[in-house]
Amino acid sequence: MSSNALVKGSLQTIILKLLEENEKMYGYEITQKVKELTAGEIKITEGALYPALHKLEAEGLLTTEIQQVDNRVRKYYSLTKDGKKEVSSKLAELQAFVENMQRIINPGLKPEFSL
Amino acid sequence: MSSNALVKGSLQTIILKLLEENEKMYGYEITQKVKELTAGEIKITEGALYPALHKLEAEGLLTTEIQQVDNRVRKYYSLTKDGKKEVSSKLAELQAFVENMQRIINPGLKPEFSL
DNA sequence: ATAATATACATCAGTTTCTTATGTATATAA
DNA sequence: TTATATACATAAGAAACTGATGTATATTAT
Repeated sequence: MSSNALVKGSLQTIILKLLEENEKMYGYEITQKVKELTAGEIKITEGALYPALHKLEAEGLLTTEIQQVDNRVRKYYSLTKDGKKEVSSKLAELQAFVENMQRIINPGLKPEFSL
Repeated sequence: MSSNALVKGSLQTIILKLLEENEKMYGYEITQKVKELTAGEIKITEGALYPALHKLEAEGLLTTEIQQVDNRVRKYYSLTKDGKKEVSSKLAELQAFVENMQRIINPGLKPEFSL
């Protein structure tokens, strides 16, 4: 996934945040949305995405709904109540991570956050 | 390491950046510096740190120098020429990561970067 | 005195998460 | 009719971590 080591811990955060904004998305749609939003810089591979979606579902953060579209099966994912809580938690973790990296990289800088 | 999934891809960046600022550090010192800079939020475990240092040395990014201090052995690490180049590269990756996450999380926001 | 904590290195089994490849199937564009 | 796009899924192997364990000295607390 983009060969950037940082990106490798962010897949769950990305999935949950996109589902917060979109109500309902299917796997392939998520890969395309991320590619679009990041101008192709982050590419989510299927081998990473589908296991991640299955895991979030197994943890009760996502629910699924199969739809038939033009003789093709789509599996739509949505946030559960627990999933919605988890979004805030993941975003807080992301913000904390960025702040901590700023402290390490810019020592002696008053924090003025960006995320 | 801090139970935050994002932190898990950032250890090399942290090590290299600290060595850019400090010329010469030993393992235990790195764990303490990170704890201090992040107010205890990021804790680097020995099981993560030492293998990471050995790998960076094997890749030619760090050199070592043993010193005896009060009957105790310290292994000091410094950046090689390649290591210095790698610092910029890792920081650029971090910045790109943060920008891309902002695009995903704040869609429709003009970027005004922070790192 | 002595037990606990701090300093300082290191390894290793097990877990998680990723990459890359493979597989199935339909639809569309070249 | 071949390649690309859409759409799902799995699986072997790699990489980076956790948490435990091990060794050894120094200092602080009881």
